Amino acid sequence: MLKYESQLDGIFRALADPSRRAMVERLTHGHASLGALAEPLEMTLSAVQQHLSILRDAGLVSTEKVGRTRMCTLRIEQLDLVDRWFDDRRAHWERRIDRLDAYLAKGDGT
Amino acid sequence: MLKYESQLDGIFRALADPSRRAMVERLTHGHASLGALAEPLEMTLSAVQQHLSILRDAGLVSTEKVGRTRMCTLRIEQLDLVDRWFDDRRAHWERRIDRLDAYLAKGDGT
DNA sequence: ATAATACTTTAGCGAATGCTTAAGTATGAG
DNA sequence: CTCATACTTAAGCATTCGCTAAAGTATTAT
Repeated sequence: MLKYESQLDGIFRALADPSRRAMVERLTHGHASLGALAEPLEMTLSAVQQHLSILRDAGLVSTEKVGRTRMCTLRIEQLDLVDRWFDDRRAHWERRIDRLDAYLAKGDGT
Repeated sequence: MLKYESQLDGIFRALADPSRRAMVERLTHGHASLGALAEPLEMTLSAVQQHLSILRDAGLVSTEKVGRTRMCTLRIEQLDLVDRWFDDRRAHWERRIDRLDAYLAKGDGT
């Protein structure tokens, strides 16, 4: 899956900005309009929309127009990709710990 | 903890680049010199060193000079900060699911 | 001492980021 | 229809990013 790696690029990049993380955090509490997401952030609506685009490109947020408001929803299954990457890293790391344990046990001939 | 947020900035940004993720992945298998980290990456040693600086600034990697080689080590405990952030998000998300369940159960008067 | 190795530092460059302002469009209220 | 609301789009701009080339320094080999 060549796409997996480039998806991670987008997800990590999206989460690297504090304003965007704040938006994600807000969305874990439920749907929100663009205006609602923008309200606590000290920047123009235009800037917030650009952040939203990055979150949408990363697949972290989906949006839908309802009347004249744009409703945003968090796509948690996309966050799971990050979990997956961390689990894979941990697998190698923990195998290393296991080997270290084995090595120490072998030398430990009390 | 004001530092926590800015630490996350650095960590997520560091992981947003595929070359840097490759370096982290390599380091989960054990220590490695700068040259060893650079070998599979198609760029100059100078570029790899700049990536290493970003990983070091993010607290993900520590280094030590041994003779004329620079040995690099992964700081897994720094990766745990990301886990923590995800767990916090999940806590809210899962509470939302719980409330949805409760709401559906209430309306389900069979 | 000389040379090779393994980095290190600095300057520079094109592209991407994170904003802003200004001028749109579409929808709902009166 | 008129006006306010809620976004949307486009242009511009300073900064940061990812990279290279070139010229260092420090350590080990011969």
